[in-house]
Amino acid sequence: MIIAWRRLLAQHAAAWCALERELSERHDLGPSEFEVLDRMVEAGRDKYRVQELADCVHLSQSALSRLVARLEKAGLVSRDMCPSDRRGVFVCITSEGRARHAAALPTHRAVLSAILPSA
Amino acid sequence: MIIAWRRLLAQHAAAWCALERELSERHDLGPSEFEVLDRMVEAGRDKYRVQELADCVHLSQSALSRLVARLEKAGLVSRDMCPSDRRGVFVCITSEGRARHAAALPTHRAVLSAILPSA
DNA sequence: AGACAATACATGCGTACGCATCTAATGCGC
DNA sequence: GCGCATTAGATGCGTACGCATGTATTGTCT
Repeated sequence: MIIAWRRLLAQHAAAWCALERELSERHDLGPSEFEVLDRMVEAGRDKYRVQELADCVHLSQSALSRLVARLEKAGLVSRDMCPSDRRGVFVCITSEGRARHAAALPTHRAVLSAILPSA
Repeated sequence: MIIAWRRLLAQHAAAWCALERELSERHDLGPSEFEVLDRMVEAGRDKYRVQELADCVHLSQSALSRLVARLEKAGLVSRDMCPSDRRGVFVCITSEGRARHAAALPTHRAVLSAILPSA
C-alpha cells in the first residue's frame, strides 16, 4: 500500500516535472494552465465559474483566481461579467487560448505517454 | 491515457492534502518531512547525504537542503560533518526524530488506506 | 423593506518550491 | 605542487501555493 503510494508519488513527480519543462519551454504554459484550458476545450462549453475550474484541477479557489488572472493577462481567457449574478465571473477561453491549447496538446500527450506506464 | 493521468492527479491531490492536514495538525509534520523520516527509519542506515534524500522524495537539492534545515531546527535530525569529504554532510535521524516518526506513522498509513483505492 | 447569513471572487500574508549562483572542498592533468 | 573542472551543499531571488480575510452581491427571514 505504501508501495502503491510511492509509485504514485514517483509517477506524479516525473510526469509533472516533464510537463512543466516541456510545456513551459515550448508553449509558455504551466501544467495547471494547460489543464484548465484542456478542460474548457474538452467540455465544449465556453463559460466557467472560477470555483468550477478550481475543483477539476485540484487547486484552491485563490490559486485559481490568480491562475485565471495569469491566463487573462496572456490573452488566453477573458473574464466576463455574469449578468445574472454580479458577484460571479464567467471565464471564457479566447480564440488565442484555443490556438495555444491546440499547439500544446501534442506535447502534453506525448510527454504523458512517454512517462506513464502504457499498460 | 489522459484518464489515467487525471486519476493519478486526483488521487495525488486528495492523499497529499489529507496527509498535509492530518500530519501537520496532529504531529506538526508536512508530508515531505514525514517521507524523509520514513525513508531514514525504513532503511535502517543512520547517515544520509542530502542529495540522496532529495532523490527519494522527488524534491530539488535546494528544497532538501532547506527541508533538512527545518528538521534540524525541530531537533528531528542532525547535520554532522563528514570526515572523509568535508564538503558533504551526514544527515542523521535523532531519537526524537524516531519518536516523532513512530507517532506519526499510524496517521500516515491510516490516511493512505482511507484514500487510496484499496485494490 | 431591513438586517444578517451566505456566496463568489479577489487579495494580503506567510511558506515552500525550483533555478541560478555562491562557497568550500576534492580530484585530475600536467 | 598548481590550476581548473567538478562536486556537495547553502542561499538569493522570483513564483505559486493555501489560509485567512476583504469586498461586493445575493438570498432569507421576519
